[in-house]
Amino acid sequence: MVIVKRTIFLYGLALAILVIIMRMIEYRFLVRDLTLEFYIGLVAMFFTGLGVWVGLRFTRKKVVIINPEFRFNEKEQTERGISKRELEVLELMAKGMANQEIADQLFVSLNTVKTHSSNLFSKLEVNRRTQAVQKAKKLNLIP
Amino acid sequence: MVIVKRTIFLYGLALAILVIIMRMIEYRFLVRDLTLEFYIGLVAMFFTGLGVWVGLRFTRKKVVIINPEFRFNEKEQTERGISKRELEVLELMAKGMANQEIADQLFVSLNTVKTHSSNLFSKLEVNRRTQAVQKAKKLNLIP
DNA sequence: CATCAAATCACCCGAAAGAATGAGTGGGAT
DNA sequence: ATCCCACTCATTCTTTCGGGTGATTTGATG
Repeated sequence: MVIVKRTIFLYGLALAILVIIMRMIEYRFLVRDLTLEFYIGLVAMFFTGLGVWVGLRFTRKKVVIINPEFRFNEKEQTERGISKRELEVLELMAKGMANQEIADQLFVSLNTVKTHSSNLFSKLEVNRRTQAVQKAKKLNLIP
Repeated sequence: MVIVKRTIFLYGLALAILVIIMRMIEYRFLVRDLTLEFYIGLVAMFFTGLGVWVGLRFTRKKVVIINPEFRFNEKEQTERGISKRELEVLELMAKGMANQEIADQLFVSLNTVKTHSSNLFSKLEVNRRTQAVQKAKKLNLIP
C-alpha cells in the first residue's frame, strides 16, 4: 500500500510544517495569553479536517440500500469481467451523478472515472450511461 | 439536525478538556523543550481520530425504496405542470435513448427535444437526464 | 522472478448534452 | 376576436460524454 505510506508521509510533513509555523508564531506572540488555546484550536481544526478526509479516503466500502427483493447477480459480473471499481462507478452513475461528481466521491481523477465507465460500457455492450444503468438493472447488477 | 448540534457541542467540549489538560501539563513540563511539538502531536493525533470518526459518522447512507407495481401519479404531473409531450420525451429518455433518437421517434427536430427536456429538467428540479429519470421514477411519473 | 489484471491518470478529439434566448404557429378558452 | 399555452424550431455557447490510446503502479499468481 504505497498510498498508505504516502499518506503517512504527507501526514508527517503536515505535522512538521505546522510545528514550524507554530514556532514562528510563538516567538512573536507567546507574550500574549491566548496563545495556547489558539494554537490548539488551530491544530485541532486542521487535523479534524484532515481526519475527515482520511476517514473518507479509506472508507470506500459503503452501505448502499436496496429494494427488498434484489439479489446481486454475481454470475453476470464475473462472466462480463466487471471489476469492483467499475461496479462502484456504475452504482454512482445510476444515482444520476456526473463523472466529475463520481470522481470526487471516489477520490480519483475524472480521467479514471472515464476509463472505468468506458470499460463498463463495452462490458455491458452499451454506449451511453443511461443504457448502462438500464441494462445493469435488468441484469441485477444494481438494485 | 439535533445530532449535528450535539456533535458540535461534544467537539467544543473535547477542545475545552484538551485545553485544560494542556494547561495542566504545561505547568509541569513547560521547562522542558519537547513541549510544543509534543502538544501539537497529541492534539493532532486526537483530532485526526475525531475527524475520522466524524467523517464516518455522517457518511452513512439513507434509505430509498423502489416500487414494484406502477400507478401513474397524475397529481405530480399537474402540480409540476408537465405536459404530455414532455412526458413522452421523458419516457423515451428513460429508455436510454439519445436526444436525436427521441427526435426521430417523435418526428420533431433535435432542438425541440432539447427544449422539452430542458423544461422537463427545471420542472423536475434536476439538471441531468439520468437524474430526471431517477426522480420521475420516484415520483411515479414513469414505471 | 516473470507475468497478468486491476486501478490509476493523461491527452486528444469529436459528439452529445444542456443553458439561455428568441420566436413562430395553432387550438382552446373567454 | 383575443389571449394563453403547448408545441415547435433556431442559434449560440459551454460543459460533459465517450472513444481511442498509452503509461505507470501494485497485488496476486504461477
